[in-house]
Amino acid sequence: MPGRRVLANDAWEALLTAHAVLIKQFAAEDIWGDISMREYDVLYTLSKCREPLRISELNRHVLLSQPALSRLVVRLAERGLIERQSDPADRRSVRLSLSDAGRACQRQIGRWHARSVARALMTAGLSPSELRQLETICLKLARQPAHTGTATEDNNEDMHP
Amino acid sequence: MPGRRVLANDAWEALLTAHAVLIKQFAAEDIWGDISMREYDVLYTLSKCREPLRISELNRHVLLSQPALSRLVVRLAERGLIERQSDPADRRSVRLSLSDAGRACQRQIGRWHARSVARALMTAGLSPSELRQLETICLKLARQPAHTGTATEDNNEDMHP
DNA sequence: TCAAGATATATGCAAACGCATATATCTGAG
DNA sequence: CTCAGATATATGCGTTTGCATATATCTTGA
Repeated sequence: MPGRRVLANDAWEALLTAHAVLIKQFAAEDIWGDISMREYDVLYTLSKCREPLRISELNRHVLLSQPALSRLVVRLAERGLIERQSDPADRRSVRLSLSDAGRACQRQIGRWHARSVARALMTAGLSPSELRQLETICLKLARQPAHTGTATEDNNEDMHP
Repeated sequence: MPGRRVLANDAWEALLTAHAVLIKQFAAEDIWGDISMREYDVLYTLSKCREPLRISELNRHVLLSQPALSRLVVRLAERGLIERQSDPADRRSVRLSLSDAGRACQRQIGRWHARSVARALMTAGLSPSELRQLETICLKLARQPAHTGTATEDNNEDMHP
């Protein structure tokens, strides 16, 4: 297995580039009003959950440090878009859910955004089959074990300049 | 073509999730020293270019506003990792290239990081064929026309609140 | 039952960011 | 040649972020 390593790195670089290009394109769309994409990400994640989420659970989906997310959530609550209630079963934690206003906001922006997304991926000329491949592969990538460093241990072999 | 739109959105969400999961995983690796991932991104991009890059060109690869990138570049130059020279042919612009120290730094971290990347994508159980598919699809996505709003124009069809 | 450590979230503070806009330079129509 | 507008980068300023750490609560083993 020679280029295995190279193959993986090329794929990852392509993914990074695609991500950056598309995020910029979506950010440039005139659909966000006074909601940032990060804020939308939180609203969206909450919208997909039946029961209230903890901050730490949210934090698995949002690319933000815990303190930053904690404060983002406070701001969204102050703006009336989400509700923060303490969990009687674990009084350390905070349960987050969309308010009606938050749900309405998410739905509106979500509709527009979904359209942008569909348009962008179509424009790129991806076939339905490719879209499915992309989803399948990315889902595999997302289901990572979150292994903690010293685990796999066969860190020998290297790759010079 | 019914689920076309849904297909695209599901694929995009999977890509976003994979991106977030992997970025967090890589950020957690103990290989970065006093270089942030964003800084590394700049060093890496510069390392892949024969001739000096402008800030505006760099900015196409780095997910950061122009002023933020401008200042990041100043900081890297102050730290001696990159060189900023003004372009005699266009005195508005700044030409950026790696210093020797910057190149050494990029190579060292790059080697470690490449290993993390390969390990992560392997662990996810992607076959070489899947790695190639992922790269191909993401490259298509990255090659977007950067169309400016009013371009494609068939923005009819709607979908109300 | 209780202290030691784990877990969930919050806070202080300096660094970094985005937005609006300034500055310098280039380009093209007239 | 010149001036209006475009382009490339920088700066002012209020907001947001990350890091380190504090606070509150849970869990567990002796």
